[in-house]
This record gives sequence, structure tokens and C-alpha cells, in this order.
Amino acid sequence: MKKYNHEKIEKKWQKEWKKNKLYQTKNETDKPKYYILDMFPYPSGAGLHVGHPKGYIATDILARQKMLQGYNVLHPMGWDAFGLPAENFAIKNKVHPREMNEKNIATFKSQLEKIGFTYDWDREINTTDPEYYKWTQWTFLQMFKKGLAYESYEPINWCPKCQTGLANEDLENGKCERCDSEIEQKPMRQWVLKITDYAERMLKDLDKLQNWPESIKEMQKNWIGKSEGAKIKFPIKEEKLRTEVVPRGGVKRSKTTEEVRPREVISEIEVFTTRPDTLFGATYLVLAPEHELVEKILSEAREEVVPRGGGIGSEADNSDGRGATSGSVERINISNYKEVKKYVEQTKNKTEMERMENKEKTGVELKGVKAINPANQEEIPVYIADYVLADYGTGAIMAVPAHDERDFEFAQKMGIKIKQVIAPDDYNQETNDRKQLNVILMHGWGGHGKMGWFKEVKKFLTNKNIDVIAPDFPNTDSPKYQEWRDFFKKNIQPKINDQTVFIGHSLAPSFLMHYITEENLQLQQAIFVAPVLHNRISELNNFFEKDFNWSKIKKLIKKVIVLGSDDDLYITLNDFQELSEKLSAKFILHKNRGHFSQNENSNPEIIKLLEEILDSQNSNIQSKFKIQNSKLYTGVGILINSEQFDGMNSEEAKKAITKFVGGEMTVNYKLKDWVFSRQRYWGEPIPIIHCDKCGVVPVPEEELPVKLPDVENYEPTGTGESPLANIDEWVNTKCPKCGGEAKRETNTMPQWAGSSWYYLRYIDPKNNKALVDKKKEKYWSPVDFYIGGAEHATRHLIYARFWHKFLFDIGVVNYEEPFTRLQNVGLIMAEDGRKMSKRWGNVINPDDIVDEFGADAMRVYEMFMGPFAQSVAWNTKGLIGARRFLEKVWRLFQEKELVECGGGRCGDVPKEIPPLFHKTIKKVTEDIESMNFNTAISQMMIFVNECMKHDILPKSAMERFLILLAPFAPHITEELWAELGAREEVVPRGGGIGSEADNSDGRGATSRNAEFSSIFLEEWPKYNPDMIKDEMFEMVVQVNGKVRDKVQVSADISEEEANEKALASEKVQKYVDGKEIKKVIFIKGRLLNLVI
RNA sequence: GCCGAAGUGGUGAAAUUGGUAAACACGCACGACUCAAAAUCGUGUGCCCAAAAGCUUGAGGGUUCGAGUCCCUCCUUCGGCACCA
Repeated sequence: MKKYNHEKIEKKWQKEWKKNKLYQTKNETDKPKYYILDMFPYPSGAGLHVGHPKGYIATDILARQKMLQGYNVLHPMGWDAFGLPAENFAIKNKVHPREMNEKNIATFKSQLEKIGFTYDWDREINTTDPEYYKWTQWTFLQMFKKGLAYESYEPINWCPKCQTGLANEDLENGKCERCDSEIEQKPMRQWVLKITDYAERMLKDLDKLQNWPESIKEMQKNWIGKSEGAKIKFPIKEEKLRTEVVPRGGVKRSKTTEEVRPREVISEIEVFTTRPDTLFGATYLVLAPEHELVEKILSEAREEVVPRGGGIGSEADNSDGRGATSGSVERINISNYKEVKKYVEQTKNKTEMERMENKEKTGVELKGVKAINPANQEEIPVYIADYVLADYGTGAIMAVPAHDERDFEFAQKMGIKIKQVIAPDDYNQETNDRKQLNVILMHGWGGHGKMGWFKEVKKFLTNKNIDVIAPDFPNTDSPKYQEWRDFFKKNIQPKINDQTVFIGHSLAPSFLMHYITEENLQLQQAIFVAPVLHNRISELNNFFEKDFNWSKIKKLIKKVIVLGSDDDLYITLNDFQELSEKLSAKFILHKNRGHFSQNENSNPEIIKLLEEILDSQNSNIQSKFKIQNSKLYTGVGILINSEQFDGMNSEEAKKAITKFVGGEMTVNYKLKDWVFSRQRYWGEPIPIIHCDKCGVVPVPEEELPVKLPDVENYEPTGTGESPLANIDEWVNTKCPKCGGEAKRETNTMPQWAGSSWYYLRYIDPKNNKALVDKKKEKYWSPVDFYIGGAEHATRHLIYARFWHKFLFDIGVVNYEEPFTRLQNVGLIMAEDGRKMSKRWGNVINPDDIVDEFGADAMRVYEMFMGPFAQSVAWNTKGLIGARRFLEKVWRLFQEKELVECGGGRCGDVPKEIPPLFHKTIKKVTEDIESMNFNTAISQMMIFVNECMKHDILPKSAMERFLILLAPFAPHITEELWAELGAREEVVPRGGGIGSEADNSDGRGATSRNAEFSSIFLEEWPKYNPDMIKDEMFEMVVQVNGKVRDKVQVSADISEEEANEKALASEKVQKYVDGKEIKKVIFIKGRLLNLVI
């Protein structure tokens, strides 16, 4: 008997497959296509760890299954090789990044090849290959021509360590994602792509992506962040500022003055708001510290420091131009200008981290400037605060403190007026229908001495005619409680009013919560009464921490009243204090122990106490209205305090008020334009030439690619320019337009550029005429299945969708969306539960696993670990299970006798095997389709375990079982297949037990090299539905829903028969005995439930 | 804080979508083979218990003949976003 030698087998077949070009993908074919894509890796120096191949194994399984099902499969691999690590390594070690890349790629490739993937390496691509990035540059030029690429001087995120600008997408918690340094804001000339032009389409088309995980779509939605609202202009009321608009004193303005006057006077502030309906409640404006008006005011005000040119002469228009602003005119009088300046500078210096840490609102008023609320002409103050972002909306907001959390917080801090203009929609319901419920919860109900206290409560409530709800009376028959039960029964009111009191045992909250939801009540405040006579303080503590985990009620308990006496043996005043701090509740220590006497006479002190309690509840109801009238409400509703718009609902009012003040309804996106340049060496040069005469000139297409020159130094220049800027012979060039001296753009593209379209290049990797041949693109696109990490949910997948849509618009591709189906792969964590990383020293190299256990075992294990999309910790012990399974399969084919049914030995075949096999075909086929690889494997294990029990097995089933297993464990199955001998002649396809249904359509099997036989040229088995129907089944017999017995019955048993069988069971009789059967529930093929 | 996903044995996890909870695997225990060990095979393995009965899917409640699955109120963990007006 041969031993399973994974090493030998795997090497052998990897060689054979390569030699026979088994995985080479042909373009011209009449087969249906299937394009399966992995997110291509960045070839880092660390090599692959066992987590990387998880996704690749899955795509490989799919690819192999699709091959077997007769598809023409494209399953390529390539390298996303531009990027910072290679460059940083180059700086350190003075090696060209390309060299390091090549080395890393070789490592990656050998690691991948050991695992036995179906990649067609003839289609390998590399983003750093000039023949590849030629087309990245080409696409950039097309965008430039369409006006989608522009230069901008906006401040960018600057990483001082990497000496480069970063997109927002490259930040992690305000730090550089690569090196973890604090990010500064630095203005710099950048190339920016107008991705925002595509925001709406990218959002809308998410709906088309039926086979994308909802979570990813949701994340993209949030990332795009569409919000609809209005732009509204607030006039500025500032005498001196306004006079700028109208020339003073009617002085005739010479042409010169007008020309040289560099200032554009800002006479109004435009804000963006999603809630124009709250305009009447806007009691101040806020500008972002970076707002242009702020900048302007600061520079204006600076002039004030310079002694004024003063007097009448100042109006002279003999100015030399610059003079117009040179302190001759008294302009803006910001009385707290120093303060403002200081604040603006402070915020500028704040790092992102600091801004994040300090959530408290800060800001400063712009004294001397007022704005006019265009709705009611009210004069309102203007503030500068960093809670307003410069690059969202207009960088300025109208603040409505009554209806916005942030504005509310700020207004409270600054003491600004808060004006309510929206009443909640259910305002009326709140006051009329939806009742407030007052709650008194009593702890220690039913204790001996406490009855006196409860009697007082009863008396008090009766006298005051207060309705009571107390449904949770202790469930005991003790006569002691009879009086209470009667009382509550009598007083329970179906309708509740503001006076109603819920009085219950302190353990009642479960009921209470239910009651509140059922009756649509609102719980305002609860009072907790805890007589402590016999309750040790620890008991009370316990109660709050363990039993009483109803956090909502807990939060509402504002007052805890503990009735106790100072002569109590069990607790001290210190205990009270401690407990009160813990619960942040107020205690009333009641001194008179007499409350708890059995005494029937009223105790005036108790009455007083109760009145206090109820009064405080009533005052709460009062304050409830106050809360609604003057405090925060952020929902929509009915307008109040809004003059002619009063009574209108928010939705209507949004439009009406916007129209009324001459505003404009607009849409805003969080998505920002894509900062597309990096001041680094190792990226695609941006194909642009700067000419003094002609300005920005694109490199002519025929000159592409603009190749990356070799440099001696990879260090950033420190000025923020790319190292390319130092290579004069590269930078200096001729202007393609005028032929004059010109300079090349020295910025390079970000890593995202090459990865935004690589999937298209696999289709036609060698084409030097076009990015991709149109016909081939039409055949292969879109990608049918894309598998990769969820970490790319927003960046890569947004960029690629954008890029693709652009290519669609210019006619390069045929479909609007690049990826039809997307699936996330869950991470594999290290055995210690952390991420695998050199830093932790917990990395497991797949090479070691392949050497020791075999590629097949690793493949099976990684797919068996758990649900594919979930992250799991690696466990080498678990791997042993996969290995044992393969060994069992091996032994099966070595030890068992395989018989052909045609040989007249059908009878020798165990009858369990054929139906189980067909079930296995079904399960494996379906589970691969739905990415449930773990259960597919488990089913195959069940099948193998069953086979192990028998000595004689049906040959055709066993052969086809190998095909099922082949995508998971290609090497061992290929070997066993070969051992069984050439197939076609021996077993007529579709033959064998119960396989009448598999009529071969002959696809695929014969299309290759005739001498080369491979299991992967066979056909995926089909199951026969008749074979999986059970004739008998185990019927579950339940009594009142509980399983009492199981009986073997035939599959098509009738209800009557089933009933008979069930009642025949002794076990069932035991439960049914003598009792009336009220109802019988019969579920065909499953169970029978007797209800008694 | 907001959005999303998820909580099931000692562990990784299954559960036909409302119908036998814990398949499959790891681990563990016992047994067989062996001088012995490893490997392999067999048996057992949710909790409580001698057994019968009972209990059990983060907590509590609800709907239902029947709930891991649906509804309500919470808790916890992990991802994403985070002053987005």
C-alpha cells in the first residue's frame, strides 16, 4: 500500500499542469465566460503569511469548479507594486525599488505556486511596468482633457515624516497610515481628480449591485455622504465693511482705483443647511476658522495696527494701487481682534489628534460684525469656531441651538439665545394620547415590618383618588397579601392619566417595560423606595448591580429614598453615602422607625413624604413641557415661532422658507475630490508639462509612457517636492505646444491609481494599442466574482468604480460597474488572537505548512476553519483534522474494493452509499456557490466516514467524489484520479448507480491536448433528485412542543397513521395518559405535536 | 455619539430559514494494537444526576402548538464613521 506523500504528489502535478498549460485561458471560445478576481497583493518584503492565501484559495476553488462545469474561466494574478514601503526601503539601503520589487515578487510567486493555484501566469501584470502604467497615465490624460483633473493649492494633509501629502483616505485617526506620524496641514500645489462629479452616479448605482454585501454598500453610502439642503445667504451688517461696496462720499472713482482695489468685499455669508425649516430659530452664525471671510478680516484688521494714514487725505485716489488697502481707510473694527487672531492661529496649530481629544466646543465671537437673519431681519452675532469644518458645505453654518445638538452645546456655553421653532410632530399625541407614567418601585416588598408603610401608601392613594397600576404583585397565595391584591384589582385602570402611579415590587421592571411598550407610554421618572430596616446595605448594592439590570429605568431613577433609622443595626450613615455616590442618587434618611409599625393609624410623616414624592412627580410633568419648549429637539415637526410659516410641517417648510429668503436647494456630499499627487519617487509620473508660455500642457499620447527615470537619491527633497525634481535632465523638456523650454510635472500618482483598473488589463495584458481590446473586454467584463478584504470597502472600491465609470463614459468599457459580485474574506489571526505581524513575531509562513502538511491540507483547513467572511484565529492543531481527512480519502482508494455496477456487483454496494453520495453532490455544489466552504467540507467528511465503514464501494461514485473534492484538494485528487486510470473508456459518463440524470453534454472534457488527462478536464457531477428522497424518516413526536419520542415511519405517512403511531409509543402515552388531546399539529416529513 | 455585523459546549463551529439545538472538526477521557511511545482504530464527551426527570443558544419579556431563528427592551464584543450643519 502506497503512503500519502504530499510533497511528491504536489510537486509532480504542479509541474504537469504547467507543462500542459492546463490553466492557460483562451479568449476565443464559444463557452460561457467566468471572470474570478482576487485583490492583487502588494509584494511586501515580509512575504505571504497563511492569512493571505485564504481568499486566493476560495477563488481557486470557484475557478476549478467553474472549469469543471464547462466555463471558460479567467483567474489571473498580478502585483500592485508601486508604493511607499519599497521607496522607504530604497532610501535606507540605496537599492532601486524595482530591484526589491523583483525580489519580493519572486518570493510571492514561489509561495503562491506551492499552494497550487490555477493562475494563468501568461496574464501576470505589474503596475510598475511602463507598458502597464502607460495606460494609467493615458487615463489620467483623458480625465485631464475632460476637465476632471485639475491643480489646486488647497491645504493638504502633510505627513512630516513621509514628506508627502496624503488623501483623507490615507489617514488613520488623524495619523499617517504608513508611519503613524501626526499630520499637519500644508498648502501645496496638487493634482486633484473630480471624483465628486461621479458622486451621484456612484451612489445610485449601488442599488444595481445586488450581489454585494449590504455592509459594504452601506459604508460606501456613508462615505459619499449625500445630504440635501439649502444654501442661504445672510447679509452682513457692518458699517465699515459695507461702505466698501458703495464708494464713500460719492467720490468719483477713477478707473485705476477700481482696478487696483484687490478686495472683493464680502457683504454676505452663505451657509449650507439641511434644515432650512429651522431658519427662524437661527440665532447666530458660525464660520470655520479657515473661512475666507475670517482670513480677510484678519488681514484687514492687521492694517489697523499700522498708524492710520488718517483723515480726509485718506480718500485720495492718488494711490499707487497697493495703496488702496494700505491702512488709509478705517475698515473693520473688530474690537476683540487679538482674541480672534489668537483663536484662529491656535486652531491652525492644533493637530487632528488634539481636535479629536478635546471634544468641547470652543469659539470666539467676531465682535463688530453682525449678520441679518433673512427670515425675520433679526440681527444675530457671528462666531468663529472649529466645530465648523471649512471644507464641508460652505464652511459656514447658521446655528439653530434649539434643534441641533452641537449648536445647542455651543450656545449654552456662550450664553447665546435659544429659540424653539419646531414642535415635535407627535406634540399633540404627547400631551393627549401618550401618557406619562409615574413609577414608584419598592424594594423589600412583603417583609414583615413593612406592611405598615404600604398600608399608608394605599390609604394615601385612595384618599387622593389616584389611579394605580400594580400588576406585579408578589405571586404568592399567602393571605397576608390578600388585602393588597383586592386593592389593586379594584383600582387598576385601563386608561392612564398624568396622575396614574405605577406601584410595584422592585423586581417588577420586566413587567413594567413590557407594559410601557404595549400601552405606548412614556416613562418620565421613577422613584425607588427602599426601606432598609431589614435590608443590609450590601443587599441593596447587590440588587442594583445584579438583579436590577434595567438600565433604562436605572437611569430614570433620580431619587432613591431609603427609609431607615439611624439606630439601625445594619447600616451606618457612611454606607448611605457610599451607596448614594455609587448610584448617583439622592437618599432621604428617614429617622422615625415607627413607619414600619403595624399601626393602622395614619402617620403624618409618611403622608408628608408621599406628597413630596408625588409633588416631585408632578413638577416633573411640568418640567417636561419646559423641556420640549426650550430645549433640544432635533427631529422634524410642526413649525412654531416662524411667523407666516407657523403650523407648516418641516418638509414643506424646507422648500417654502428657502424660497422665501431667496435661497437655493442643493445637494452636498461628504465625498471630497481625490488628491491625486504624491511628492514621491516610486509612483507613476503624472504626464503633464509646465510651460511658462502655454501653461499646463498634457504630454502627447504618443509619447506615453512617461517613464520613471533612475535617480541617485530617493529622499524627498524636504521642500515637499518629489525626488524627481532634482533630476534636471528629466525635468527640463520642450513644450509640446510651442517647443519652448518647459518642465515636467514632478509629482507622481498615488498607489490607488494602478489598482483602479488592473482587472481590465488582465483581459488583454499585452495590448500596446489600447488599454484593453473592446471585443475582449465585452466578452470578459464585468468581473463575475471579486474577493478581497473588507478594508478596501471605501477606498479601493470607490476609486475603481469611479475610474471604471469614467472609462465607460469615454467608451473604453461596455459596462458601468466593474464588479458584479463582491465577497469579503475574513482575516486569519495569529494563534494568540492578534493580527499576524512581524512586530508580534506570530507570523506563520505558508511554505512551512505546505512542507509539513501539504498544500492540500492547508487549503482544506483554511476553508474549513469557519464561515469564509469571518475572521478566525489560526490553529495548527485544527489543521491536523484536515490532514487526517485527506489521509482517510487516500486510504479509501488504497484499501477498499471498488466495484463497477455494470459488472453485476451492484448488490455488493452498501445501500447507504448512493443516496448519501447524491446528497453530498448537492450540498457541495450549492455550498461552493454560496461560499459556505466549511459545510461543503463537512459533508464530504461525513461521506468519507461512512465509506470507511464498508469494504466494497461503488467505483463510479468514488470517482465522482474525487471530482467534488478536487477544487479543494487538487493534488491528491489528481493523483488518485490518475491511479484509477483513464476515464472516458472505462466508465461511461453519467453511468453508475442512480445517476440517470447526469446526461453529459460533453462540454469541456475533450477540448485539450489529447494525451494529457486531468481530473480538471472532467465534468462536475450532478445529483439525481430521486436519490436524495428518503423512504423512511424519523418522525419526532412532541407533547406540548417538547420532544418525547422518535419513531421510524415511511416518508409519505398520512396524518392519521402518524397519529396512531405516535400514540402507540409508551413514552408518549406516559405524558398524554388520560388527558384530552386538544389539537394535533402534523408537519409532513418532520414531526407530530400533540397539544394537551 | 451614529451606522453596520455578531453573541450557541472546553475550542473552531453547524442547524434545511419557525419544526429533534450542538452536525463536522479540534481537544479531552477511557479502551484496542504495542515491551513502550508515536501513529492509527473504537467508545464517550452541553449542564445537573447513580438513574429517571429536569435545565440549556448574552439577559429579561412577548408572539406561537412549537423560537437559536420573528417582535419588544436591554447588555456585551467586533468592524466602519466620527463635530458632515
